Amino acid sequence: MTTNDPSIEGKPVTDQPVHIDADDDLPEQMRVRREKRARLLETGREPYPVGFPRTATLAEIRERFGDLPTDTATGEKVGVTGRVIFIRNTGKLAFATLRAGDGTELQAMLSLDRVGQEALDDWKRLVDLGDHVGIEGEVITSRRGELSVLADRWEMTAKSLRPLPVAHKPMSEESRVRQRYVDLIVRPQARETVRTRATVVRSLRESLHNRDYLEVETPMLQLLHGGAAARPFVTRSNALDTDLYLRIAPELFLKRCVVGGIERVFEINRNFRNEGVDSSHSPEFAMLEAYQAYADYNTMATMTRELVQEAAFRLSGSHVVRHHDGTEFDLGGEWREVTLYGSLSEALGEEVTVETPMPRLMEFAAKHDVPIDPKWGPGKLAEELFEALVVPGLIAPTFVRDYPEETSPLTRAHREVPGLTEKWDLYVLGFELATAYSELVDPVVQRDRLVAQSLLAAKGDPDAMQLDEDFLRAMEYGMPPAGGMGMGIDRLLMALTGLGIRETILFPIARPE
RNA sequence: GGGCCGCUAGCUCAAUGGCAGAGCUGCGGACUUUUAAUCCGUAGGUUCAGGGUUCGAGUCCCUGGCGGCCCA
Repeated sequence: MTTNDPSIEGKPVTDQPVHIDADDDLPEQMRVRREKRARLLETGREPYPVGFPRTATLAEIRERFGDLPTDTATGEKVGVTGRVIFIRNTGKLAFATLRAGDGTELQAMLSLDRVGQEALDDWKRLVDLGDHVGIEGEVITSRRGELSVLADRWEMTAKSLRPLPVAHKPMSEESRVRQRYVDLIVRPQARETVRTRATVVRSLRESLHNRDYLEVETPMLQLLHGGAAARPFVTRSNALDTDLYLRIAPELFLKRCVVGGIERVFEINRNFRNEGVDSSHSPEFAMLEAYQAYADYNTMATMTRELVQEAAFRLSGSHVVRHHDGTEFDLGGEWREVTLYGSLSEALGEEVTVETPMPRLMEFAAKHDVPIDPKWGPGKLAEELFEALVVPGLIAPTFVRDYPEETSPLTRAHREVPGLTEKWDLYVLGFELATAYSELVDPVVQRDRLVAQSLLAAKGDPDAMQLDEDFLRAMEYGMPPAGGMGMGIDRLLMALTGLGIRETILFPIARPE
């Protein structure tokens, strides 16, 4: 709490949030619910009590009494809680469906002869859809066989002041994203996605721990902009009197860890990129990065496949996952491997290599209506052609290997083909899921590459990295040969569920209302 | 960045340029076995904002806001 902030006290009264008696302006349904809250208080009851003597969860009751025959009384007294999601009142008998946070539903029944006239009338008068209630009573089944708690007593445990959306019509996508809490209340799929994500992240951590990796947390606020090619967010430190960058990647710090002897290291955390927002891009996104000494990009490919397959197995018990639309997606077995230039040559119907000169590549670009930027070199243009012509067809998991040196300044040169690097991108469902390198560890070559990057930055390329002298100093102490891999967590969820990125992120960024 | 579509009651959606409506929700009533309960009655609106055309604009035009889809 910050209510002691002295700066508030000196302000004129007009700047204070004015407490208006707004009830007259509220929509009828919200006014009515506030009146019901007030009526509870007036009659000495708490609309928001400190708790309720719950003796069993709804799931436990379903578990224990799931096979109870129709129209049976057990004599078993329980206390249960839940949110009211359906109400069916008759004259002297009321039914309500309660739902718990895990999605389990159970019926509550209130009969005149058990609770008395006053409690039954209050129930009908004061309880709305969406309220949290507690019920004490006997576990029974109704004449229609529905497992129920027949109340001796009921209590409001949290009055809902806003009406729930209609349960039988889907909310608009915008409402779902802007009011995820409501989405979670009414849509089982929304709750399921949260659980799926937690399962996947836990699976990744356990898979890495099982391989003797250590998890670390490296700076999110960075003095220099580096580790990838992307536009950063800039913020300000008052204490240091300097600009700071929200990190675009943890790479340069995880490599410092490897220099320091943490030979298997990973981080799962957020990166921030000041770029476009669409169905597969979010300005903040969760990422796994992992580095392993004495590994290379082949090692990392095998491990990446295993991490994804183990996550799939945790979700579905096999390497075949079921997408939200019901289609099955097979992530099992070995995955296809192609090379960047090989797959591009196939798409163009003509051989191109890292040697293919710029004018020839520009002809291909013109022929296939791929727009070009005069600042690009032949490597960048080849990658753009690849993204336009090959990527959309990469549905089954595919490793695309051996990228041009020009676009991969932190990657080791290919051990056989000059001009290429030992880098792969993993594509699935037409988007990039992960990337890995045989890391560049020669500090002299690294310095040359980073100086070239910083010259680009100085010339105004907002994506280009700044020269990180401290990183180079670390590299000069000697980093062992290593493989490094990065995987988008949100995109892994997309691959496993078939959902859009705004569904896999619990609270995606939205413009102000 | 370009194009297209949308924004109307708490929610989901209707409404040839001519009285702003439906279903669910809400409110009042009936009902002791309901399952999106049913039946009777009833309330609920700054039609995203601003401007324009018109006797008359939710509807047509312009500007802006927000969202979605497609393209680059």
